[in-house]
Formats: sequence, structure tokens, C-alpha cells
Amino acid sequence: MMATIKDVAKEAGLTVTTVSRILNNRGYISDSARQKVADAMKKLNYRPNEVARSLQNRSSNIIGLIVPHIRHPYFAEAISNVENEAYKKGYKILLCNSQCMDEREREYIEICSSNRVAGIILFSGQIAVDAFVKLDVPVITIERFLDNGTASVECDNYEGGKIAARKLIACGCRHLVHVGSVNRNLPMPADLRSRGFQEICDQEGVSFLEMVTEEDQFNSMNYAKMLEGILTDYPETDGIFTNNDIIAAQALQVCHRLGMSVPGRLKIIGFDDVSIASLTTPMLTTLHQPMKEIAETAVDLLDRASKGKLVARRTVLPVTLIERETT
Amino acid sequence: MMATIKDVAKEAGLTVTTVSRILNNRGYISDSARQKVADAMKKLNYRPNEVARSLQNRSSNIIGLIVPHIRHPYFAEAISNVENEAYKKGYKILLCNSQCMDEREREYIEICSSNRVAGIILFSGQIAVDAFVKLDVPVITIERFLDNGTASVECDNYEGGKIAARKLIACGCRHLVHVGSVNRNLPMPADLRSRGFQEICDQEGVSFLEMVTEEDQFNSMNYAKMLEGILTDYPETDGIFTNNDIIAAQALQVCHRLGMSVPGRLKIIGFDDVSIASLTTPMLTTLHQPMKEIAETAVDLLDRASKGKLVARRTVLPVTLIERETT
DNA sequence: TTCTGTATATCAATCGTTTATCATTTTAAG
DNA sequence: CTTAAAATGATAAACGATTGATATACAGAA
Repeated sequence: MMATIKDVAKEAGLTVTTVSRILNNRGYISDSARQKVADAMKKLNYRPNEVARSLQNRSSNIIGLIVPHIRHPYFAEAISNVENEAYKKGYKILLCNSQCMDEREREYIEICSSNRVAGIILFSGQIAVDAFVKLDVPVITIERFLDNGTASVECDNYEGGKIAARKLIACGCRHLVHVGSVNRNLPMPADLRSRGFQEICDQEGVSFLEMVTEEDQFNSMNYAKMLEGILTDYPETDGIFTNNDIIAAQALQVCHRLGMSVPGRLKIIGFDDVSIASLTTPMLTTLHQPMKEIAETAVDLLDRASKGKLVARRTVLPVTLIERETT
Repeated sequence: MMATIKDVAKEAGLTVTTVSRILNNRGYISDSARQKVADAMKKLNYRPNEVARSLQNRSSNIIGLIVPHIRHPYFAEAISNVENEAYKKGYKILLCNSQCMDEREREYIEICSSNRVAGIILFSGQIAVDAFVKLDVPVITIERFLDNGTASVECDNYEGGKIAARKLIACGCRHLVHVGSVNRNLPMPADLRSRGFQEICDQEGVSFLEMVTEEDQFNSMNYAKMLEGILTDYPETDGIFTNNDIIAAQALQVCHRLGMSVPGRLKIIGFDDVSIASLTTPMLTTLHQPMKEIAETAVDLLDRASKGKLVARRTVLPVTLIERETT
């Protein structure tokens, strides 16, 4: 049915050895042979069986991409960028949604391993490191600390928190609240946003309130009730910094419902700068994460690591404030 | 390094044949053998090599999922649901973003084929059918007509258009516009929304305007300028039906900018009912697509078709109006 | 005792590649 | 004309599974 390398060899009047050499650019090959093989391949509509190739090479050109969420715009954005960078380098994406479930994350790691992926890109997962130690597959983490990982890529969360605080204070805010650090046992890079934010608040003598969120809020993307609680319990609040744009968009809704004008009465700064940030009214001021560069770096690290090269253990990329209409 | 079936056989004191039989539930097997193999597998931390399995079986348990966009909330939602349904049935997802580019779609089809996927789920792609005819892989299309496909799944676009028109007219609108049919040569199921909408308008004697959009708007998700043009060129407009919630959200922004109150001065109905629909102020009235069921159906059709079963050629699922705050 | 069903073993081919050897032929340079 | 380098061939062993064929035990039933 589907043509094999043998068929190509026969059609081109050569042996599989030569054809394989041409396919993999190894050894001495004449132009005429190259041409004959190209013709035969076209004629037979031949495409190498990647499964057989992967078996022989003990590794595929597939990247296992593990994320905790897909519908969340941040991850949609992330997946899109990783896919694109992977495509450029000839890698395919095996998409794994752990849904924040330890056991699914574990299972997906096993699945990646038994599918002999070239490497794994792990987004802010949560399981302990031990699941990776057996693997001889490069693991690149994004927005996640992982002792045993091959390399990690983060944005400058700490600086992001500082920038947000400085901006809000410069806008005249005196009662700030930060919403979004997730309540879990595992420390995450994103927690640094809170640290940076608080540091500036302390420094400037501005009151600061930290509101942690629960994991199921992250899953359901539902923060409205919580935000309403904050704004009624702490009516003096005049500036909010949220850990992502979804929370910021909901803060906007709640303010509207409560009759608090934005940015007049209260100012909001989000994080991520995903598409929703410019789809709200007013549009969100937010901290831009360099998603393309993050994805590019991650894929590049994976590529190099899978070829046995030594790679940077940790890469931190800068965030930038995008001023729109909520400050 | 990684344990193979041979290692398991040796450890269990059995042959690979028996171990394989146990793994695949074939032939006569005693409980004691089953136990011995289970123990050996645990001890060696064995997982079958899926690559080898796929090579032998001439098919993997991977589904090629081809979409034109990932960041677009509708597709993020779709991908999330397909992944979840696939996971339940033991399939993995090879994520392919065609970015509306014919040649990428073609290439991804080839890639899926050379990776011996169990089947392809194709979302509203655009290339001609001929690319599929050579394939002996089931192709399930979603929101896409495809003569040579195995099966297709759609929502009831026609009825959706009708529901939207009826609702807007019932709300007192007399000058309606529909935005979002994409200007391309290939007819798509989504075009039926416009048909249904227009039909009711004609029937009720309400003025109707059809505004087609360009593909690059879909890619960039940027409709603001166009919408502003519509509302200034046709100031009598008092009801808008959009082909997705992104357009509706932007209509909301434009109305705000133009000082047109929603739903007071103008009413809006979106389509899809993705997360953004409830993140705007006011929240969007929209037509809900049963995404979970669509994904479930698609995966199920693929599963059955890949096992050689006969499947329904076309499945149409109902849409429902979700009334929120823009009508 | 013979038959039948259950449970395993042994052996080997197969899936479609890659690759190591070793051998052979062609080509070009000296 | 030699000789080395370049180009290809022939063969076969992997990679890690599945599977068919054939054989061999050992039950319990007839």
C-alpha cells in the first residue's frame, strides 16, 4: 500500500543503503543518485515511516508538551507559540493536559516516555521531581522550579511585581491588593510577583494586601465572587494587581457592578498580556510576557539538550508594562 | 537502560510470547503467569515501547488534530475538549496548527500519515479534498464539508442563525447586521448561520445587512476597525449577530467608544459561548455550541472508524441560546 | 486409556527503518 | 597507468514489539 524505502530503492535502481544514506545525508553520494531517488520518491509518493525511524533511532522528533490547562488564554497562547517554534525546527507536539492532576501529569510523563519523545516541555506542573529522575529525556520547565530538570525558562516575575507596584503608586494609589498567588505547597516562580510587589509597597509605605487563590478557581477561571468580597471588605482599595488577565477582566466586571469607575476610582494591572487584555472595556494595562521568546528558548534548549549539548540551566526573560486604559 | 519485553520475560521466567499475550489479552493465560508478569513489570518499571508497538500494528494510538488557530478561544476550547475525550479513550493528541495556510495543512496531513496516526480530526480547514484521497486514515471533519472524509460533525448553524434573528427581532430590533462569514472560495457549514439569520429577517420584514470578514481578521482577531465602520456607515443599526464571541466582544468595545449603550441602544448576539462571553461587561448573549459533545462525537467516530466499523456520515448537534446581558 | 481444553515454550517472521561491514566499481588525480 | 578517493552494493543485524505455527506439558472428562 504505502511505499517503503525498498520500493524507492527498486524504483531508483539503487539499494536501500544508498537511499537511506541520501535520506540522512551520510557518506558519499553522487548528484545523479540523489536525483534518481528524488524522482522515485515523487513518483511513489514516498514518505519515510517516522515510526520505524523513531524505533531505530530510539527517539522521535516529537515534543511532549505538558500543560495544566488549555482553555486558559495564557496556556492557549503558550501552546500556540511552542507549536510554532517546534514546527520551525521540525518537531511535532504531543499535547498533554494534566488538568492540575498529579496522577495525570505522572501518567502523561510515562506516556511521553513510552512514545520516546525527544524531550518534554513542562508548564508549571506540580508533581514532585522524582517522576523525572528515571527518565533519560530532557525536561524543560517553564515557569516552574524543578531541581532535576534539564533547564528552566521563566519571565522576570520578581521585576514584574515591582513594575506593577511602582506604576500603581505613581498613579496615586495608596491601598493596594495583589490577587492570584495560588495556594499550594509547591513554590512557583510566579510567587515572586507577589514578593516584588510587596517589596515596593513596603518601601513606599503603601498599604498592601495579599489575596491567595485556590486551584479550582484557576481551573474554572472564576474569581468574581472573591473579587467582590475583597472590594466590599476593603472598600478603601484603589489599586489591584492580578496574577493574570482573566482575574483582571473579572475585577473590571466587578467594579462595574459595584459602580466603581476604572481607572478613576480604582486602577488595575493584569499579567500575561494575552488577547483578552485588549478585548475588555476599558482595555487592560498589563505586564507583557515575551511568549514567543519563551517558547523559542524552550524549544531551542530542548533541541540542543536532546543532541547531548550542554545548555543553560536557567533562563529569565524580561517582562514589560503595556499601558492601556485601566491605569 | 529501559526495560524491554525480553527483560520482563526473563525476570518472570516466561517467554516474550507469553508476556505479549498477557499485555494484549490474547490466548490462554493462568493467573500465576499474570501475577509473575505484573511483578516483573513493576520491579523493572516496564512500560511497553509504543513506537515498536505502532510499527508492528501499522497504526498508533495517536490522533492528529489539525486546527487553523490555537489562541482563538473557540479553538482553545475545542482542543481542550478533544484532548480530554481522547484521553478517556486512550488516544494521544498530535497537535497541528495549520494557521490557515494550505501548504501547512497539507504538510501536517503528510506528517500525520507518516506518523501512522489512528486518524485525523480536522477543524474547518480549507484545502481541497484531494490531499486525503491517498490516505487510508479516517478523517473526521468538524465544521467543515468534505466529500472524501470519513465523517463530519457540525453544530446546527442554520438553526443558530434563525434563533439569533428571532431573538433580536423579539427584542425590538429592526435594522440587523450579521458579521463574520469569512470571504473564501470554499463553502463552510458556518455560512449557514447567515442563511438562517437572513431567512428570518426576510420573513419578518426586518432589514438585514451581511458583512463578510477576511481571513487575516480571523488570524489577528482584530475586527474593531471594521465594526466601527459598520456602525458609523449604518447608524440605524440596532442589532448585531456575530459569528463568534471575539467579534461580539469587540462590537461591545466599539459601542462603548461610540457612546451607544448595550443593550439599550443596540443589541448583540455572539456565537460559540466560549469563556470570553462571560468576561465582558455587559456579558454576552450568545449561541452555545455543545463543544464537549462535538469533541466526544468526533473522537468516538474516529475510534470506531479506525476499527473498521461503519459510522454516521454526518452528525449535526443542536445549539442553544444563552441569554446574558447584551439583549 | 484417549480425548479435549488449558497453559506455556520455542522459533521465526514481520513492521520499515538505520547502520556497520566488507566488497566492489567508478572517477579523477598524479 | 597507478592509485587513492568517491560512490555504491550486498548482507545482515539491530530497534522492541506482535503473531502464527508447532510442540509439549498437564489437567479432567469420556
